Amino acid sequence: MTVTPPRIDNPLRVTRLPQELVDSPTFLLKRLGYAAKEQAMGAYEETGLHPYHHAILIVLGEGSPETQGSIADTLGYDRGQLVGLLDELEERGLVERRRDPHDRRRHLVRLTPDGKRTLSRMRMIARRSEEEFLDPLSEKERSTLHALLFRLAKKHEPRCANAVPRTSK
Amino acid sequence: MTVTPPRIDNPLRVTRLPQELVDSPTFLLKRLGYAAKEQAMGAYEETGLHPYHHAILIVLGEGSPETQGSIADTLGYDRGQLVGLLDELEERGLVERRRDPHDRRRHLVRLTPDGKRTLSRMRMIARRSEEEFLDPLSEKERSTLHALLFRLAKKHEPRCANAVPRTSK
DNA sequence: TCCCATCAATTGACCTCCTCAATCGTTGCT
DNA sequence: AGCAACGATTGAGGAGGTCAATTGATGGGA
Repeated sequence: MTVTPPRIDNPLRVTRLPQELVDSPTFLLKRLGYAAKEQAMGAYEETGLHPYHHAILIVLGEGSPETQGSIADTLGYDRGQLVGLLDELEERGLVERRRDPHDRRRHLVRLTPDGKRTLSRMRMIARRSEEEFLDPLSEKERSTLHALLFRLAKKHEPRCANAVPRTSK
Repeated sequence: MTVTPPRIDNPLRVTRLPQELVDSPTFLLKRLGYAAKEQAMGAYEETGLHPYHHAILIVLGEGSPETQGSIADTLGYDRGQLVGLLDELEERGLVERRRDPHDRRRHLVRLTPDGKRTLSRMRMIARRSEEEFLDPLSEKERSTLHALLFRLAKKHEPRCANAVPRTSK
């Protein structure tokens, strides 16, 4: 029996986004935000972790002991969602949950030595991924982009407001 | 019986994002993309439609008759997903599906007069919403931001590649 | 002419992500 | 001691997105 090769989609039909959408900064923002997330998830694939996990490790890596509530509030995560994420991190031995002796309702969460190693590994991965994502832009352009995004973030992501604008690298 | 007022969260605990995250353009991109989507959905609320519907109407508003496949490919939507969206638009009488007489597998989708009116109404809403989102930036800065995002989109959202860079307004 | 691979549209299963209310043990105020 | 609030956990539910299977239609090859 003969198997005919699959047809190829008509290459003449050029599917391009309407100019009206491409002209909209917020449309590009939405698409690029999604693309950035996709790329990050792909980059993290080998670790079996998500960007969420990375963000949690970063918060814990800042030193001061954190409760689950403070982690969730810092990152803007739902507390219920955080439970599952911490479960996964704890299962891999990257973080440690222990009761706060001064308030037994709380769990103090800390990085384990393995967690610290994983954090620096994820930092490298994230750095490479970001480098690739921003590849089309020069250093100066990246700085400009970041400054503009930061200005928007101060309005739309108030958690950023307290942070210091990035010092030029 | 006495009802004590609910406790207020400790206002001294300032939850700010780690500098490391705020310094990352792709992190801000992800957060702002989400915020832009949230704001747009809120702005569209009165219409009962989603940004998805708006994008579809825009494509149909360009004039040339479209099949469901071409709409999906243009916008990067899943064809199965598109079915439901078109169902909703058709239910409201904003679009019309009819079989292509030359190829009865296809549905040709067109805007109805009501659809055209709704489209221009949504354009106004989107314009106001975008205006508010970009409020912290000057006209010149918005232009710069858009140009930088467009450069990134050419790499990460190939559908943008064929479009013309925005002419300065 | 008949067969069959391909196609467009549709349907439905499934997974992820996020939000929200309910629960459990703990704490501090009165 | 009693009770309301708190931190963590659980589970339900909705929204979004991906993917495979189905249905009806087309067209090329034997």
